Amino acid sequence: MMADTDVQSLFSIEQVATRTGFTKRTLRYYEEVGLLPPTGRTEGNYRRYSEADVELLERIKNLREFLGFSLADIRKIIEAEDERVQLRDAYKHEIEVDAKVAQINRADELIRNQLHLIEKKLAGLEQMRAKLMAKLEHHEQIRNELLYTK
Amino acid sequence: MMADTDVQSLFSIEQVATRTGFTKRTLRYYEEVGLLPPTGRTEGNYRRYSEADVELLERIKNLREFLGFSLADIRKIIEAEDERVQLRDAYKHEIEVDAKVAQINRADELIRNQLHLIEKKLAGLEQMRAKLMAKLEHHEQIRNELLYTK
DNA sequence: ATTAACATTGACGTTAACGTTAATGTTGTT
DNA sequence: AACAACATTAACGTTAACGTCAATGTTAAT
Repeated sequence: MMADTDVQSLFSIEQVATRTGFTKRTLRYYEEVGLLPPTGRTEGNYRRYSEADVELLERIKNLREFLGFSLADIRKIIEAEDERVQLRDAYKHEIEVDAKVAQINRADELIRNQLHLIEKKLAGLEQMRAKLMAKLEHHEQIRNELLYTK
Repeated sequence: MMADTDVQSLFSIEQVATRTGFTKRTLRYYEEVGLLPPTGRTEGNYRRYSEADVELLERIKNLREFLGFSLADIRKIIEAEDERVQLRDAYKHEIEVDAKVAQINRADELIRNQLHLIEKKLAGLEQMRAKLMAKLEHHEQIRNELLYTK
């Protein structure tokens, strides 16, 4: 099973830049710092990005632009995911049930680390939102009182 | 009413640095860029920070370290709050009911702008969390299956 | 085989957000 | 009044995360 769904879906740097919204410079930079080396190169040394690369770039974009993580943070997150992939691979070839469970447990630990990071931010943001919404409600009440005096 | 609770609670830059965790350089920088000028100066031109200054600094710390906002973002947030304070002041001296309502409406607009900023981040984070939790649940299921085969 | 469009690697430039150092002034306690 | 401890401004340095050339090589279509 598991057909080769994307046998030849490799993209030029320009295509990837257009699709992801990153500049070409940024894509080269991400390779330079080891954050995201493209899957391959052409004979003439042109970068070739896979669909998986593009997906990862989209995740990076989320983490950076929307969530404000630094590249250093993102690197850690990605590395954790990489380790999970490793685990997943090892898992497939593991025969011992206990070892399998142990590997899943390790993966869970990595996931929980990320969850903590995220939930910390979530808590802060939710608190800010609650305060703002409380003000809106308070204003609503004041408006009602004002209308009542008319 | 409204007693002077903090008649003479002014702090040196060092005290503020210790309390907030910012460095002295950073405090000076925040004044330099107009983000947070200290309430006053001594005769000899030493900065004096008020309790309100310290509180604002703690908010800034939250916004930056925990939530990853840039100083530019923070400046906007603070300016919006400042305008709300202005509105609140004007509001108190306003006598026309219609004008009062209009001012509240304007304040609500500012609040909603911030809410949008926050909810955008919240949505992104919640999506990330959902994905991670889905993986955890999936693992949980796998673990159960493994135990079942024992 | 030519050529336009796209790619490569340097290498230097830029902005935000501070760090560091130096020369000098202030405060508060003795 | 003296002195240690803390403050000031000015100015140059640093790091992350790219931007912007310039010189050169590659691809793909004619």
